Amino acid sequence: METWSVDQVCKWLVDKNLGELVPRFQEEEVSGAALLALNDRMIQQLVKKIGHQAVLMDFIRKYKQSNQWLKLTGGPRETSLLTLAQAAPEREENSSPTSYGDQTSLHPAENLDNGLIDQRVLKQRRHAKHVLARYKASQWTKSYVLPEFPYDVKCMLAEQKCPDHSMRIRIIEFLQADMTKYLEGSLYPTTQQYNDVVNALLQAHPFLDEDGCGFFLWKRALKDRFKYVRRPIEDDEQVMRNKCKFGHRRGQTRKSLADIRSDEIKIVQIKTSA
DNA sequence: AGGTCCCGAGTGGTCGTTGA
DNA sequence: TCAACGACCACTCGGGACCT
Repeated sequence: METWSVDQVCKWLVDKNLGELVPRFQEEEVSGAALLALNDRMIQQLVKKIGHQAVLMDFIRKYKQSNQWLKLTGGPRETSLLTLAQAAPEREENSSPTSYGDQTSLHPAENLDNGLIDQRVLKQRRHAKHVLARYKASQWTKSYVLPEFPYDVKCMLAEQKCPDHSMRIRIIEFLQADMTKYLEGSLYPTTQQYNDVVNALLQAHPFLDEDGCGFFLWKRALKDRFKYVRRPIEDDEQVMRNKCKFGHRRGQTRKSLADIRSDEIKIVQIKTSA
């Protein structure tokens, strides 16, 4: 990637479903080396949509991680292990009883007659997944620091002035964007992650905890911000699953919702049987 | 073991605030 | 004035604790 031309970077963007960014990257002449040298601030300037920022940052981070991993371990064996581990969570997420049916087509290696090999592959995959999970967790807990706030926010924080409405929004916006980088494309931080971020903010700037309930207010604001980001999203499986699960209209009871869903199921059954 | 209650996490809806 | 966004409310769902 370091040696890529601007055109190669643009082709890569298209491959990653980020084709929308191509004109901007061409305009700014972002080569492979430049891409790897982008910092968070530059990406925020270059890419308008937070969703695209998050995806791009994630790709770059993953590339750097795998390169670092390669250097640390000195060989492709561990890299393939990493790839294996990265594939494993996806499989597990999709491992509903129905999805087991097409496993063979996706993972022919598991269908080997040799049970020993099968067991070794599974064991290796479990181990790799465990290593990656620990690595990801340590990434969050060890490396999380508050983002570099813009100048006016930094001034306000330095002066320990109580933030007004717009300043609060800017702080929350930066925290949300910063958290997104650690979420592997997900828009659902864990409670622990919300807590870590708000704790970091209040520890660095205790005056933000005005009347002792600042922690809950900032946490709720952060959650609402993520909710606001998720609201328009319609092409994310996780978001759509939760909308399906919790989504409702005021006045609708559980029963009426259940009726609607059973009607939908009936319609699907009629369609499939036809 | 099964029922009930509570709590936290998620949603949509509505209203208020802000800034262009 | 109006769109964007935050704050808050009411609601559902799932899981754990507790009780019978």
